[in-house]
Amino acid sequence: MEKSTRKASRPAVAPEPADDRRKMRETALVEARRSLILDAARAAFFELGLEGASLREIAKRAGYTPGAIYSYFTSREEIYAALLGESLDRLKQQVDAAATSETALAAATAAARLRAHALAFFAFYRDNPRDLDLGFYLFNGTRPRGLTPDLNKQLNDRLKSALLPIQEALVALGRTDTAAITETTATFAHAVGLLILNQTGRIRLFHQDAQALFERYLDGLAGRAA
Amino acid sequence: MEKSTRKASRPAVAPEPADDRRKMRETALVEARRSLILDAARAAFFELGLEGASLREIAKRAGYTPGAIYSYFTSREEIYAALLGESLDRLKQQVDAAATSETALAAATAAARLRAHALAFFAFYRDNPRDLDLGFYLFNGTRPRGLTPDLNKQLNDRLKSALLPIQEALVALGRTDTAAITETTATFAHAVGLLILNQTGRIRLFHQDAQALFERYLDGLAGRAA
Amino acid sequence: MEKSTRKASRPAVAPEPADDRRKMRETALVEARRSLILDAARAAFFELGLEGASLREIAKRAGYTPGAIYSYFTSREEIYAALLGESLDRLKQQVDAAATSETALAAATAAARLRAHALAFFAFYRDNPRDLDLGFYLFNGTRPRGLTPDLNKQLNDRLKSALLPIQEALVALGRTDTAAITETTATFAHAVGLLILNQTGRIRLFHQDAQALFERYLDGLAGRAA
Amino acid sequence: MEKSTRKASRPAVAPEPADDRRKMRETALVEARRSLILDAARAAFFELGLEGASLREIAKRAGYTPGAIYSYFTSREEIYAALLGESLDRLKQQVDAAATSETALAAATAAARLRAHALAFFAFYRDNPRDLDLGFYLFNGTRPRGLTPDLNKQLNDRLKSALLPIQEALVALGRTDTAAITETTATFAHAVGLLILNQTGRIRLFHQDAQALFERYLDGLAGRAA
DNA sequence: CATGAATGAGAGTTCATTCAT
DNA sequence: GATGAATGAACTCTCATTCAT
Repeated sequence: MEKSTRKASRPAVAPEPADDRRKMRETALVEARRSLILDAARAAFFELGLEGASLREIAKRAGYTPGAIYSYFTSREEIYAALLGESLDRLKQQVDAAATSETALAAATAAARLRAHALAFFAFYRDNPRDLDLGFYLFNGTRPRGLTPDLNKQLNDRLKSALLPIQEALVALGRTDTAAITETTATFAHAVGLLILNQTGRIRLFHQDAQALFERYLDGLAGRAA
Repeated sequence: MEKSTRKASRPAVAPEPADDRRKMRETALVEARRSLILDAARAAFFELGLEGASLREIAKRAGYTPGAIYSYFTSREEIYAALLGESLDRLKQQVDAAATSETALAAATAAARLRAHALAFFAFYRDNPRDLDLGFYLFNGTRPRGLTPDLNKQLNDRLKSALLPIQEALVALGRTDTAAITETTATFAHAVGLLILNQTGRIRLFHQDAQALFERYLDGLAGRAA
Repeated sequence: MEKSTRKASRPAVAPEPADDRRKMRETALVEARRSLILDAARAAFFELGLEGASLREIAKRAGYTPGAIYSYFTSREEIYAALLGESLDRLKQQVDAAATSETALAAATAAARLRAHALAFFAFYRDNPRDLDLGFYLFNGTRPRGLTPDLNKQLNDRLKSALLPIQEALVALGRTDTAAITETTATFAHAVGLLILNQTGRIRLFHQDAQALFERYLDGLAGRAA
Repeated sequence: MEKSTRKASRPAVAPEPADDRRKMRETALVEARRSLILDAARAAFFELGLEGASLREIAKRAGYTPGAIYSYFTSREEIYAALLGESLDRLKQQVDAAATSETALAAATAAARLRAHALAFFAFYRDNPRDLDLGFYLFNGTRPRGLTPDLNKQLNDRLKSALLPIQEALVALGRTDTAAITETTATFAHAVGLLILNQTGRIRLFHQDAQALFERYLDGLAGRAA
């Protein structure tokens, strides 16, 4: 605050593009390094799980000393939260991309879009099981720990936004808004349940296939739409 | 208590199969003490969560020193596994009890039995969220640790057995064996998904109610049965 | 608790001297080791000051790993408190011993006793300046930290008890109880002030001698008594 | 602010002794900024105590980065020493002001001046307990650290100078120079002892009041003077 | 069987200080 | 002169586990 005040007290006619540029460069650098740390954290987490992804381990992989991490994140939990935020972004991107890539034409039916989005959601976590762990980590001990309400809201919003395309497709299929939300939630739950059963090997107990079961669920969804 | 019991009961009774009996008695004692430790572990875990249920805490609650625990369990993970086994037993009991208590007559329709069993399954984890934690703990971060294949099979069998009533009701409703298994698995997954969404607060994001959604799912199941 | 219960459930006719003896032996061992750790802590503190007397340093000097210390003390502050308690005990002992050793006869005048006790108090801290540091450490940041009210009371009682002989001598000299307390407090304060000025070298600024000044103060005390 | 000031004031005025003037100007600037840092340090120290007044905290409050502080002070200890110097200046000012404000006439008796000065000294530390902390910090744990002999002398001189009015009043009351010094030192010690007992709550143990005890001490001083 | 002392590794975090830019 | 990234050492404390007794 004071810093900017001091700097701002110069004649200050135009926005001083040189200063802005330096700030941007610096911000970019900081961002790049945060990103580097997150890469290390993600790698550590994917290899060793959340327990193994200690601050020391993350720092080592990022080529930093433990203390240096605290220039970029205020706590270990903040790193995890950032990792989760990033994961949800990737999820959303994949879900969004699904309908446009699979059905090149704008004329894609709502049913096809529903299916494409939902399958993309499912595939994301099927192919990146650690992201599912991550998604549920901060709630692991039953209640959120180290998640500010603000950050929590942010993350929740990203999740909702990743599910929005499914909800919209349901509306386009003629569901009321209320029904669309209900069915989106149910589909979300079904996917999560199958994914967890799949990931923990439970599904093999019943000689079933998670993907097939999810497609079957989607068939049911579409059928009822008719 | 146990100590004095054991020492007092030493004066042998019959000379012949004394060895067998002593072995049995000792086995029973060991089981009793394992049980005592598990009680302590369960209490600690329910009160403090998995992180708080350290070996020290468990030992303290059981009236033992930490080292003594290792006479009965080879590791902390084994305790957790035992807790899980016990949890699955309680689950099975509750699921089994559901249909008999709710529908006193043997003439209960298969549809009613299906519903009762499934709802009991759901209710068990809804009312005992820690048991859900437990169920997924050993798989959580990484691959199962401290779970011998043998123990794993045991646990899986208990789970399957808890779900069997649902499967049988489906067969009674006319499903083929294959279809029954498939739908049992799907129902299991749906319940798990909803339970996790419920427990992590995610379901509130969508202003939905886990119980209602599960009943809705069961309606769909029965409907298709007609 | 549970342990003793289990053990107590034996026939238990007489207090079982064998058990008691073992318990005593064990308690003595624990005490001996606590004492060993306190010795290490005191040495570390005397050599390096309170900042240097870290848990690691104390453990190292005691021949322990840091974690082992926690079998004997629940926190670093508890060690400091124990050190202080011990210091106050030594203080009291020295103050008490003063009058009996210096004036062998019971006929020692109250004035002589007053002087002897007060000088002994002064000498204790003059000769063991670290004990003075210790005495004020826990209040350093202005308010007590890590001192339970209970422990605090205990320590305060020991201090009061070390000053009691002075107070009693004043009463014997004819002061009212109220006046005796007031003058004891003032004498305590005077001693503390001189000791601190002495220890911090401030007194040399004025080319004065702490001991002489304190004796001069005591002269004034006695004079007013006449 | 300063930054822009410095830059704006660059256009040299006189060509000749420009070097000298620039040096003076810069010295003044350095002093101004040292002062700014000290303000921040004092604020941090008063709010958070010595432990909370970390270099980072001081730098943040001063609008600097940690590294920048080292342009003005060679170590954190030097900042503390500077703070102490400043504190002693305030002390002296308050002590000096006491007699002139309280006794508007030059005809104030020496006894009144003695009392006024001494009470002002006492009040300064009673009302600003952090200044007392500061005064003893550098000697607290161990021998003075980060105090050059030179700096030490400077600080001691300021302290002596703050006590001088008391000494002079004693001379005016008829004491010899030697006696005046002795009694000043004793009064100083008494005040310090009471202040510390007060600040650490020890005085409450005896249900006494520091201020009352100090006034009582001054009564004794004056009485003996008659 | 049980004790309980001890290990050894490791956790997250904070700090004064340095130094290339 | 100032930045701010980074160091490196230190901190207290907790843990599952081992093992001589």
